[in-house]
Amino acid sequence: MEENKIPTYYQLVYAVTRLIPKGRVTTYGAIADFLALGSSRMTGWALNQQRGDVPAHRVVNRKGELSGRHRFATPTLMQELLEYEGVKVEDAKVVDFDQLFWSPAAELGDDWEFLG
DNA sequence: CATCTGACAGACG
DNA sequence: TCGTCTGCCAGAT
Repeated sequence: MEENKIPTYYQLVYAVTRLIPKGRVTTYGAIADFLALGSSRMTGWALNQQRGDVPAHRVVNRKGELSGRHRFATPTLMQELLEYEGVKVEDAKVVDFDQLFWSPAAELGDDWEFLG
């Protein structure tokens, strides 16, 4: 068995976030539920400590709103990054959010190979 | 050690 | 549909 170097939940959040396909988005709650963090707020906290190598711009709240845009270098960076990937954003909200939503639980299922 | 806040989400009226 | 309250956990003061 691999070392039980169980990454902290922060790292788990980063790992899942990196798996979000370009041009797709997911929610804090979806990640929290998938990782069984017990609280969707933990996802936000984890991303708040994010180092910059994580596509946190692909994580929005359940309404599809870019609630974390102010945590980026500039308030518009999050939207710009999304639009650059083909995700339309209007009034701080993802257009066709329901259609672009990427569920880690549904896409990854029981496959935790992404942990390495 | 007590209290508040936060990149959320669900329940209620 | 909207505003408000509560639960959740960790970090800051």
